[in-house]
Amino acid sequence: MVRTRFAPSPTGFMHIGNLRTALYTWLIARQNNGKFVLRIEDTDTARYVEGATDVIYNTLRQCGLDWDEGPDKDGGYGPYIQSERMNTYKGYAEQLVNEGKAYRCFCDKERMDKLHNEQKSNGETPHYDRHCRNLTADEISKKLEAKIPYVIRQKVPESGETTFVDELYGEITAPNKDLDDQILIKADGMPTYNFANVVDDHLMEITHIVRGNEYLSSTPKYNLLYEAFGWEIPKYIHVEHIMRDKTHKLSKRDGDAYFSDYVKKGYYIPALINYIALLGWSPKGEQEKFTLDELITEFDIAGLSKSPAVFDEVKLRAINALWLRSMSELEFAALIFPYIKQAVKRLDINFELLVHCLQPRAELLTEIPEKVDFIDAVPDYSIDLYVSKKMKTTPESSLSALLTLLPLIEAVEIFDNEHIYNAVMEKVNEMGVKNGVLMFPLRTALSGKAMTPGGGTEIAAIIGKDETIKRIKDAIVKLKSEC
RNA sequence: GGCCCGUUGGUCAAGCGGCUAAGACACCGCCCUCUCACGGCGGAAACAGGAGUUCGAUUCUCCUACGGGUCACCA
Repeated sequence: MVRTRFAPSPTGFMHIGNLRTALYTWLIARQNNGKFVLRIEDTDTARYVEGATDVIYNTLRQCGLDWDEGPDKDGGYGPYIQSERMNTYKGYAEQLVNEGKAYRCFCDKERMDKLHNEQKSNGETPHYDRHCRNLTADEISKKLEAKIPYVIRQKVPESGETTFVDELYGEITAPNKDLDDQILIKADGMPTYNFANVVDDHLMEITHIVRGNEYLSSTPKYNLLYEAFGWEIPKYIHVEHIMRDKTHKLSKRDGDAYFSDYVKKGYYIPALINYIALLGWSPKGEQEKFTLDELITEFDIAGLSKSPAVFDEVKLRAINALWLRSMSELEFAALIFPYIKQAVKRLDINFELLVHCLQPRAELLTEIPEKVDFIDAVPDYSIDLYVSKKMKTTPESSLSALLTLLPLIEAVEIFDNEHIYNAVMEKVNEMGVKNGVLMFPLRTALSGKAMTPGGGTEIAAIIGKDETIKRIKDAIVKLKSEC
């Protein structure tokens, strides 16, 4: 049975990189009919943020990453909040002490600081000198009786090397002499993060560990711990970081590191997930647009990249646009309706046509309002807008075009795009001119904008006959007085 | 600094000893077109450098350079 876990710290934000880790972890569980476990690692009380756990829940839910076990869903491996498991760790450390695989260290902070400073000034990497590793039983019991505080450290072999296998990187070997006798239990009796992790993952029977690349160097120590306990070692999959550029990680400072940043910017969540999945992973075929369900079948850790990926918002926009374009018109309508309402209060317009025109032109949801803001009222505009070299129009020619158009439009009975278009084209053919000669001034008169979602006749159909006629008349007045 | 990992066009990336070195985004040009888009066609653009191994290296080995990670009683 495959069991994977996502173990975030409740910081109040969901980093894009963490979300991607969660996604990959979730995918591995789902494609193996396994369990996806959510464990909250809240032991850093200094960093505790009110409501931070809800951010984790909400983000995962919004993204469709459902968990089988978690703080709110007991699967028999609880508790799933690390701070509630604090009494389970020390016993395991004591077990290692009894077996001679770990030891109590009574060195205080002063001695450690002094030691580290000396090592640094000697040009050495700061490390523990194993001062307490070989205390006699007598010395130990004396110190215990004197109630001298202690930590429990793991006995790391002094020579040899430790090898572990990463599913992506293959075998990685580190010399044991570079590994410190790491602390398992702190002086306050609490476990260190690394120790708690190993114990929790074992107790929860986690089979695959997906985590950031920053853990690659500490994994040998993890392995040593598993070996000391005689526990089965899980499969490791270390994934590279997501970068802002070649040398910098996505950061909080630049406001581009969190899931919520992108939702705020108007990205559609399934598209965002799609893009994140592709950052550092490449599918076998040419397909690029993936739903979560498709990812479950397509995802393969063999396609993961070993080098960091730069987050490209331009590409994200493109994927987002691809999603918006390829959904059904009905779905798209429901999605953008709130954004249309932000700018459009009128109700007597052809929403269906508006949505139809908007769909191929939408990239970000938040850009919708500015695209439709002319519908309620024509903005102030300069008559220079009527100048187009390509359409061969000027304010003067536009004035006469609108004067031609007015009676023609007034005569259109069925006021939809097709009928308006045919009416205008009939005149265009009669005049023997480019259709832009009439179409361009119409569109400008109706919108007061250089770019609109749709052509002149479409906009006329959207805003309706009365409004169209009114706007043409207004434009005629404007052109007469300003030409 | 020690140790670990990485390095294919601007970006994401395919490639797993023999290819004119894919594809996508972005960029440029053309077509379509009632503006802008969508769509279609085409273009420019890459194996970090050097030694090996091999008949043959983007692919295997080593070195160099560059980049990242890690060396806490933090998680």
